[in-house]
Amino acid sequence: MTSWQIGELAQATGLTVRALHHYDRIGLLTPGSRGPGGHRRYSEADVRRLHQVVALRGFGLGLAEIATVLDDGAELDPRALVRQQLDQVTERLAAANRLRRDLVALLGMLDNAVEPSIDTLIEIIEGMTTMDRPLTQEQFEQLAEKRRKAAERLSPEQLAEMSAERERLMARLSPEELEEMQRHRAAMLPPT
Amino acid sequence: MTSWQIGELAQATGLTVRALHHYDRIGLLTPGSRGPGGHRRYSEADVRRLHQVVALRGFGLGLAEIATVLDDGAELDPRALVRQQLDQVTERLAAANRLRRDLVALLGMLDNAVEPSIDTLIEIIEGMTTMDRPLTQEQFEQLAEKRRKAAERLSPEQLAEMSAERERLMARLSPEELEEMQRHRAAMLPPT
DNA sequence: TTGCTCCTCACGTCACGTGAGGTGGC
DNA sequence: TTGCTCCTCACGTCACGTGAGGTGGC
Repeated sequence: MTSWQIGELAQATGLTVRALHHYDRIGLLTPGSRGPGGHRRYSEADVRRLHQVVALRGFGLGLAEIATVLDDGAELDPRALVRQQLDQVTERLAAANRLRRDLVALLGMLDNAVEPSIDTLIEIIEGMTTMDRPLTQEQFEQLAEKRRKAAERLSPEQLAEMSAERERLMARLSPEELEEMQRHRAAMLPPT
Repeated sequence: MTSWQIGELAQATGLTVRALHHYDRIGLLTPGSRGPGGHRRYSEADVRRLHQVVALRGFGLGLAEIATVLDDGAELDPRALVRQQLDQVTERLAAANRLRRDLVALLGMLDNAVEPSIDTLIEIIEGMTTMDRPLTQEQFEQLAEKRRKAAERLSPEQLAEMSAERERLMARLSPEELEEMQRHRAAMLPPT
């Protein structure tokens, strides 16, 4: 009959000792017994339960849900449970994609505004969120004008540095992201 | 010189009164003055600042970051800020995609196990997380065997209902998701 | 007098992180 | 005696939600 100390178990599972304390306190995983000095002793059954807890947590369940599943789950419909999680993650995915799309567009706009300041950023963001559409013709022209004026004051070294930074950034984007960005650029250009 | 009551502002921005109380308490947005009875009076400048707060929050910034950007942002590099947010959302996106992929695979496996119980679910999840690879030959055969036996006990109505439920589910998936699911199915099938 | 909006505490959420102060066996 | 692991409080995190109990003008 082997038993585990809390530290060993933490090491083996990648959890922290504090997390195991937490699971104990909320009644999710209470070790079968205590050793001398009040040390928690985890039995093999405890370890099996912990594995289940970790597995379910990896699927996005909260600790309370995990407790329900493990303790009174007999009547639950597993497919309904999975579908629920799927719906949740799908929503999160959609939100993250929207945010990402907006951030990429924002990056493109900052590229059009040389010497972009925090104020520029705030202006653009306010514009994007309140208008919910690409820049207007005047706004674009204002940006282009600012850009020309600023570029005149830049040294060749500064221009080289900016270009290099941009390449570093682009190198980290996937083909899809590049494509998406170009579409945004195109949408921003005034009709020629 | 117009001024706003807290409730009007909440209504207009979609925030709650409590959120505005919170912004006041943490010093993010303190109304310029107070009316009779201590009522907060928001000036037009306050409203403008609030719009900026809302806009920045929509881009994933925390309240503390927003305060920094708005109050001491002059020296910040807006591109670095945006790239940072982009990195964060990219990570979240990847995690959500992994989870989603696993959930879809899980759903496929549950389809292979007729009369799937919560115990079945836990077993499969444990298998997926600890092994990090598709089902082994024996596991697949066990599932198939269970399925045959269970199917024999099902009524035609039950079978029809299951099939209908599956169609409803499939109808909500995108083409990419369907494709991904099929790849998972294929990977799960034992070599013929 | 009844409603409505407003106010200030102050605890709760979620899954722990992070000390603080102390014990017990090698 | 020094280290190491373990223990129990108990506050902090993040952006508010949710009562509780009270005030002031229409």
